Amino acid sequence: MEDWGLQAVVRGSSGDFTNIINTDIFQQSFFGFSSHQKFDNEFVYDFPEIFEAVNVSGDELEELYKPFYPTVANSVPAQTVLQFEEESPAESTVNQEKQAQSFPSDQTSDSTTRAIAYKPRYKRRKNEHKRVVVQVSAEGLSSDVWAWRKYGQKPIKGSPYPRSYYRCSSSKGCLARKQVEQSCTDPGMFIITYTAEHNHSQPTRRNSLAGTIRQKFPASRSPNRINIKQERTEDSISGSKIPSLFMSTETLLPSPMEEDFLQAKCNQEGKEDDKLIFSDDFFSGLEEFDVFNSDILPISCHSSAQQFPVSSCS
DNA sequence: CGGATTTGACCCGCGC
DNA sequence: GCGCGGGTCAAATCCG
Repeated sequence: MEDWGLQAVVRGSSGDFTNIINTDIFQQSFFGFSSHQKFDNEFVYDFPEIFEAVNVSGDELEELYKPFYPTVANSVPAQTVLQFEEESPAESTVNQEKQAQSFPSDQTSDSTTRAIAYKPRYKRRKNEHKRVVVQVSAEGLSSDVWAWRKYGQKPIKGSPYPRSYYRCSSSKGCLARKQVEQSCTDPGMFIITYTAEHNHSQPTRRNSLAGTIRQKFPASRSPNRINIKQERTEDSISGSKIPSLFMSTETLLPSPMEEDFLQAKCNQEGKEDDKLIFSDDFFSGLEEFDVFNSDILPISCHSSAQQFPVSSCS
C-alpha cells in the first residue's frame, strides 16, 4: 500500500488498538478509518469510541511529533499518535534489493532485482524502514500476536530504563523488528517501535490473536461484537478451496471501526458476486474466531464498497 | 536438546 | 577525524 510510507498522525478517543497495530489486519484496514489530510504529508485518522485511552508522553515521542502539535493539542487527552517514517528515495533502491533477497516471492520484485546480492552486516540507521511508534500499557505488551525473539538490550541516554530489541522469530527471513522501552514519564506505559513489515502471515500456532480479538470484541458487548467463522468452499471453476466470510447477526449493527475494518478488507480483497472473498493470508490467524460463535450466518455485500456491510442472509 | 534470553563486544551513522 | 549513542551480533547461559 503506497500510503503506508506517508507520515501520519493517528488519534483515537479510546481503545487499546495497539494490541493489533502490528498485524496485517490492522495495517490493511488502517486506511479504512475516517481521515482527513492536514498537510501534504500528514493525515489524521479518527478512531471510534471502542478504543480505550492511550496517552502520549516521552521525549522521543515529543521530538517525533513536534511538527504535529497543533493536531495533538486539539484532540482529546486520550489519544494515540503513530508515525510512519518515509524511506528516503536515495535508499529506496537498496531497500528493494534487500527486500528482494528476503522476499523472493514478492510480486513487486522482478527477477533482475532479485538476483542482486546485498547483505550488509548492519542496517542503515535512519529511514530504512517504515516505523510505527505506539504507547501501550503493560497489558498491551503481552497481547502481541506475533512471535518475537529478543536479541539485544541497551541503556538509553536520558532514560532510566533500557530499550529492548526484538526480531520476528516465526520466519527466518522476516525483517520485522520491535523495540520496547518503558516510558520515563509514565513508568506504567511502554513505548513500542515497530520497524519493517512481516513477510508472512501471523503465526497460527499462537492463540494470542484469538485472545486479542476476544478482548476487543467480548461477547458481552454485543451488538458490537464481531463473529467471524472461516469456511472454505470449493470454487466451481478452479476447484480450489476459497475461504468465505461468515458473520453472526450482531454484525448487522457494526461499530464504526468494524464497519471500516470490513470495508477496508472488502476493498482490498475484492468481492465476487454477493460474497466477500478473502485471501488465505487473511484467515491464517483467524482460525479461532469461531470460539465464541453462536449462530453463524453468511453475509452479503453490495457491489459498492460504500454500502458495505449492507445486509445479512437470514 | 532446541529455542529463547542475556550481555559484552562490535559496528556505524552522525554531530562536532 | 573522533567520539558518542544506538543497533546488531554472537557466545554463553537459561529454560521448558
